[in-house]
Amino acid sequence: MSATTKANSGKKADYGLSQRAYTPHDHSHCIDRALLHAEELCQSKGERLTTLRKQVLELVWDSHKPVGAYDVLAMMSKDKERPIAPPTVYRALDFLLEHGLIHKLNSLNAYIGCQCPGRPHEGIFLICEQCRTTRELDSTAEIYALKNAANQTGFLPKRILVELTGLCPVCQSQQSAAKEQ
Amino acid sequence: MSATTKANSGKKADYGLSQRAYTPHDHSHCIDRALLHAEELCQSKGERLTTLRKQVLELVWDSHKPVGAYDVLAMMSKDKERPIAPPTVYRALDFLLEHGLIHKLNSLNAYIGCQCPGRPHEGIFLICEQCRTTRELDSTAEIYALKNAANQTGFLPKRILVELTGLCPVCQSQQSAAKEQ
DNA sequence: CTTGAGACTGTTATATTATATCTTTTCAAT
DNA sequence: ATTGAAAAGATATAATATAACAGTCTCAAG
Repeated sequence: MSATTKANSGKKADYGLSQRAYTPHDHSHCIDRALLHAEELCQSKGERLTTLRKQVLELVWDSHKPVGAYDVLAMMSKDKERPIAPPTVYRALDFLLEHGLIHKLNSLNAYIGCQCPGRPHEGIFLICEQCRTTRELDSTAEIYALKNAANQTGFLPKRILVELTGLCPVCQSQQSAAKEQ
Repeated sequence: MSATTKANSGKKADYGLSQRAYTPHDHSHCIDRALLHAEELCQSKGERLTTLRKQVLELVWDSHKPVGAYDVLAMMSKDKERPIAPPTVYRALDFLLEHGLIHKLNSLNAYIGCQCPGRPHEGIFLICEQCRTTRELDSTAEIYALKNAANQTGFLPKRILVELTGLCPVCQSQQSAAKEQ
């Protein structure tokens, strides 16, 4: 079941698990890990990871790109005679958001699986404007600095949202390759 | 026309013009300043600040709280026999966004006047979850740090969105006053 | 067991935010 | 005046999200 996991080996610095978002890998591992973590988390909190919630989590984890609520809806309705209704999906998404299993990307109105589950954290998202692949950056220091700067002005920060849009490494090299033609 | 402008005088540090968002002030000054700046900017760029665009800018600047597109729509339609249609408002908002005269708060789907116009900058927004008053924080250093951290991972950042939600100074003191009862 | 309260899901309707497309008007430059 | 491009009007509809109520499942207390 393990195939392309050594792509990262030998790297000097590991900027977080989610660097693999950019490299080919056996994505079923990511899904499995996410589901397993969700199971454990719900177990420990006494919450119910129902079939529906698990299915939605799995669909959000379908790739390393954010998916819209209605994408999930469509995927779930595909092989049903009667389609699923929006509230069903939104409720599951809300549950997963509440427990930190997924994040919402506000600039896209889309959802993505949490890539650093377990540790409580606030997401910093690097969204590729071309392929939409999105990874989380785990940089507590910068978040702290921002909150601190806000605090200096008398503002009491509670939640913070950081989304960077730009080009992922893969799309950068594609673009420079295209230019050289 | 100047009344409460000295509220800030004698302060050690000035955390940006927009600190006044929290203190009572003659808000018509803010609007006037915004309109004046818009005129100048459009003049210099050869763009047209039409009546419609000016009106929308004025309505967005109605307060230091973000307003929704449909709020603007409603305000504009109030004294018209025929109501304004959404595209009219969205086009004006898009124009103002493009030229950095307003910002969009993605976590609220709402718009707010740019409080540091002129200098090119990327907004960091401090949104009060209680009264919704929102100010911009001008902290280039933190933005730089974030972009730099992203760059370290091979990501090429272009745009950045930072929104902090919490309590503004005014609402903080109200809350602590309420507790002491 | 069974039963009842609470949690979860289904269903219908609707709210909210945003855009596509085509037509008409405005306006500045010729 | 003419005209071509930009702006605004008008109509329709897409995309995202929630309200409200009804039915179903679960699980623990009796």
